[in-house]
Amino acid sequence: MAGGRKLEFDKQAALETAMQVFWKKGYVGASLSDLTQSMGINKPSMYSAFGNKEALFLQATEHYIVHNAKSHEGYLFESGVPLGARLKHYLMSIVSAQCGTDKPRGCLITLCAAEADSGALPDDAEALISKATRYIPILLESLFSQDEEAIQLGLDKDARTHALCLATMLCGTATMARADVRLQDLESVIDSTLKGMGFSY
Amino acid sequence: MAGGRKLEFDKQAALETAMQVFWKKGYVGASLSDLTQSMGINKPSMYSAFGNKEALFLQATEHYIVHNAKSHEGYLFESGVPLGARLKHYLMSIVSAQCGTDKPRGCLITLCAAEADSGALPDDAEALISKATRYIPILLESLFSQDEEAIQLGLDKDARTHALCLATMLCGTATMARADVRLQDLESVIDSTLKGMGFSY
DNA sequence: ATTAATCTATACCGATCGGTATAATTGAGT
DNA sequence: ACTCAATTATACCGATCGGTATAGATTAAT
Repeated sequence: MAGGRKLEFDKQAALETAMQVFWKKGYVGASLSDLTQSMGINKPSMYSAFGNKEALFLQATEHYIVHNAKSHEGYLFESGVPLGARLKHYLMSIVSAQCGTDKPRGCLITLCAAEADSGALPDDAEALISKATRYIPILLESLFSQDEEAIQLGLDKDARTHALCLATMLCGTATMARADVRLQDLESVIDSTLKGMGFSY
Repeated sequence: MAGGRKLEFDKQAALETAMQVFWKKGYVGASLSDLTQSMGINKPSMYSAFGNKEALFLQATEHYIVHNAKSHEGYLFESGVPLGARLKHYLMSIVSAQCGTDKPRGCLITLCAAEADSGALPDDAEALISKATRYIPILLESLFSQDEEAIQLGLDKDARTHALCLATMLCGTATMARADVRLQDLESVIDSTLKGMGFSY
C-alpha cells in the first residue's frame, strides 16, 4: 500500500538504444558495460527493468522485428501495383534501411544468426533468431504461392526457390551494407536479382 | 651449438585446426581455451609457435585464403569453356565448400567482416579481413572487364555492378549455408543470379 | 511525520578472458 | 655423462565478463 520512487529513464528509449547496440555488435559483442553506458543507466536499473542480458536481447530483438523488419511488408501487398514493382519496393525499403546512416548498418538478425551457429547464444535467444531467420523465406514463399499475378507468371511452381533467391540476396546486401557498400550500388543487385526471376521493367 | 627438445605437435595441422575454430566461431568467439584445446597443445606452446592470438588469426586466415578461397579461381580461367559455365563452376565450387560437412559451414572472411565492422578486431586482423573482403569483387570486375567473351557480351560496360552481384550472392549463400540450407537449394540461387546477368544454358 | 515501496549508485562476486612467469622435461652436441 | 637450448605443463597475472548484495535516495500512501 505505498508508492515508490519513479523511474528516472524512458524504458522505451532505453530499449531502442539497446537494440542499436545489439544491432551493431551482436549478442556476445555487446557487453553489459556497452549496453548500460549507451542506455544511460546502471546495471541494477537494467536488471530490474528488463531481467537480464538475454531478456533484454529478446525484447530488443522483438522491437527490431516490429519496427525494422515487418515494417517493410506493406509494400508486398499494395493493391494495383504489379508484382515486380511491389518486390522492388519491398527490397529497396529493406536495403535502404540496411544502408541507413541514422542507425547501424546491416541486419541484426543476420548478424546474430552467425553467433547462433557458433553456439554463442543462450537457448531462448537462439530460438528467436532461428525463427526470425526463417520468417522472410516463408513470407515470400507464401506470396509466390498465393499472389494472383505470381500464379499467372508461374512463380508458384518454384515458390520456395524464388523466395530463397531473394532472402539470400538480402543476407548478402546486409553484409555488404556493413562493409559500407552504397545503396545505389546495391540497387543494381536488386534489379539484377529480380531480372533473374523474370521481372523486367 | 646445442639442440633442444623437439616440437611434439605438427605445426601445420595445428594451424589448420585453428583455422577451423576461427571459421566456426570468428575471432572474438574463439577463445584461447577453444583454440589450444582443439589444437591439442598448451597455451605457452601456441604462443611460442605462433606469437599471440592475433598472429595466430593472421596465419590461420592466410591459410584459409590460400586453401579455401583462391583454390576456386581456376574455374574462372579454364580455356575452351564458355564464360557462363566458368562462372557456374566457380560459384558452385565456392558454395559447395560453404555447405561442406567435413569443415565448418559458411565463410570465415564474411563472418569476421561482421566482427570487423563492430570494432572487435585488432588493427592488423581488421586490415587483413578488409583486404580479403574486397578481393572477390575486384577479381570478378577485372574478369568482366578483360575477358574476351565478357566484352563480346557487353559485360565490361557494368563490370563493377556485375561483380558486386555475384559477390553479394556469395555473402548470402555463406549466411544461408551456416543456417543449414542445402547446396541443392543454393544451386538454384546461383542459376537465377546468373540468369539475371544474361546467362542461360 | 512516519512508513513502506521502489529506484539508484557503489562495490563486490566467481568465472573467464588474453597473456606470461616459472620450473620440470626432453633431446642434440660435445 | 654433461651441458644447454628448446618445449612442455602448471599456476598465476590483471582485466573484463554477467550478475548481485547492500545501502542510500526518492516517492507515495497513511
